[in-house]
Amino acid sequence: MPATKTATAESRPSKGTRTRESILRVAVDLASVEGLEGLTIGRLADELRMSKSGLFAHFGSKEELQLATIEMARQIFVEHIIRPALAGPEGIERLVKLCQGWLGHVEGKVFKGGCFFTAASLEFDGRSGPVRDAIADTMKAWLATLARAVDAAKKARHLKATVEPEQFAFEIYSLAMGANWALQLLDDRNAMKKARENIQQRIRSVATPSCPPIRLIK
Amino acid sequence: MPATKTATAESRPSKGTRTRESILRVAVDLASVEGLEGLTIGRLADELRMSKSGLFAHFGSKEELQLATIEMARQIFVEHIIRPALAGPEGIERLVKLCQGWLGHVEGKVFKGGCFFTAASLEFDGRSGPVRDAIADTMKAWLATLARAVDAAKKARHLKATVEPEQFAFEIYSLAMGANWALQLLDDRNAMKKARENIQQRIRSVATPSCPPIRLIK
DNA sequence: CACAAAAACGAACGTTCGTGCTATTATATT
DNA sequence: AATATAATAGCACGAACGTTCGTTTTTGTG
Repeated sequence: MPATKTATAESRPSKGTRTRESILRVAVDLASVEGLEGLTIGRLADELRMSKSGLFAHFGSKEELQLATIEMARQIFVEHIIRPALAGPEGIERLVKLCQGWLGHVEGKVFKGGCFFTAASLEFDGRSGPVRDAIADTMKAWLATLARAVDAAKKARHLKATVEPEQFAFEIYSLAMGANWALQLLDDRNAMKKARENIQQRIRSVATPSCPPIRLIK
Repeated sequence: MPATKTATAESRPSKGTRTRESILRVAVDLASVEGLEGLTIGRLADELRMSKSGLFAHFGSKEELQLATIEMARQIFVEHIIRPALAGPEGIERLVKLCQGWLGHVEGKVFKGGCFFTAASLEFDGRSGPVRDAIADTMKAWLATLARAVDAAKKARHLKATVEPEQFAFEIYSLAMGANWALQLLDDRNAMKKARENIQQRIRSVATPSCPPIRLIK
C-alpha cells in the first residue's frame, strides 16, 4: 500500500516516539506498584514483549528511564486532575474540583498502585540526585497549585481571610496522603469516604457564609 | 538455623544473640534510608565488617531478615515512644505525650531516615505476603494505641463526647505523616514546627473547658 | 584442658541487574 | 524502487543479588 503524502508538521509521530510513549505508559503503572527502583528494564521489556536492549536504547540509562517515567506520570496527573479543574471557574469550585480529582487519583482510578508520587516521594526521600529532585519539584508544584486555589477562593470571599493558603493546602494534602495509606496498606474500603468527609468538613470549617455549597461526596 | 534463644534474665545472652541484635540495629537504620528491599545482605555485611554468609546464617533468608528488622524497629518504637507515654497518667496527658514522641520520631531522632514504618508501608502496600502483613499489623496496633488514648481522654472528660477516637487518631496520624513527607522530601525545616502547631490546634479544637493545658511546642 | 557446639568465613552457584556492542530489520525520504 | 536512517534484536560483559556448602575459628561447658 503506497503511503499517502501527508508531510505536514503535525503528521503522525514517528514509530520511535510512539513506542517510547507506550513503554512509559506501562512503566508508570509498573512503578506505581513496584516502585521506581523496582521498575526493572528486563521486567518492563517482558511486559511489552520486546528485547531488553531494544527498550534500553530509547533511554540510554536506567536513571533516564526513571526520569522519563516521572515526567509521564506528571503529564498524566496534569491531564487528569489539574487541567479539568483549571477549565472551570476560580474560587471554591476549583479547589473542590482539585480535591475530587486528587482523591479519585489516590483511589487508584488514574494509577494502578495508588498514588504514584507519594510512593516515589518516600522511596527517594533519603537519597540525592536528579530523580529525587524531579519528584520533589513535581510535588512542590502540585502543592503550590493547591495553595493557589486556596488563595483564589480566599480572594473570592469563599474562604475566611484568616486562612493561610500554604498551611491549608498542606493539611488537605496530609489527609489525602493518609487516605492513600489506609486504603493501600490496611485495605480500608471506607478510607476514601472518610477522607472525603474529613476534607469537606475541614473546608467548610473555614468557609464564609457567602461561599457556595461544598460537596465532595456524591 | 538456631531458634530464638530465650535467655534468662541473669545470664549474659549468647554471642549469637548479641551479634544478631547488633546486625538488626544497623539493619533498621539502613532500611529506614534505603527501604526494606534496598536493604541488602552484602551491604549490611560490609557495614558490619563481616562476611555475607556469616550474617546470612543468622536469618536463613532475606524475608526472615526483613521480618526480624521490622520486629526490631517495632521494639525500638515501643521502647522510645509508647512505653514512656504509658508510664504517665491516662487522659489528655498521655495523648499529648504519644504525639510528642511520635513527632520526635518522625523528626528522625529515633530512626536515621525518618519514619521507618511509613516508608515501609508505602514500599510494600502493593504486594502481599508475611512482610506486608507484619507492617500492616504493626501500623494497625499503633493506630489502635492512638485511638485508645483518644478514647481515654474522652472518658476523662478532657475531650468532647462527640470525638470519634478512630477517626481523630487517623487525622493526627495523617498530619504527622505529612510532616514526615515535607521534612524528608522538601527539606522543609519548619515542617515539624508547623505540624506541632497544627496537631495542637486540632486537639484544642475538641478539648473541653475542664481539659488541662495542651502543649506540644517547647 | 579437652572437646562438642555455635558462629563466622571464603568460595562458588545460578540469576538478574544495568549496560555495551554488532547485526538485522523496519521506517521514512528521494 | 532504492536508499539512508531509525528502531529493534541478539549476545556478552561485569557486578551484585540471595543462597548453599564445606571449612575454619571461636565460644561455652564438663
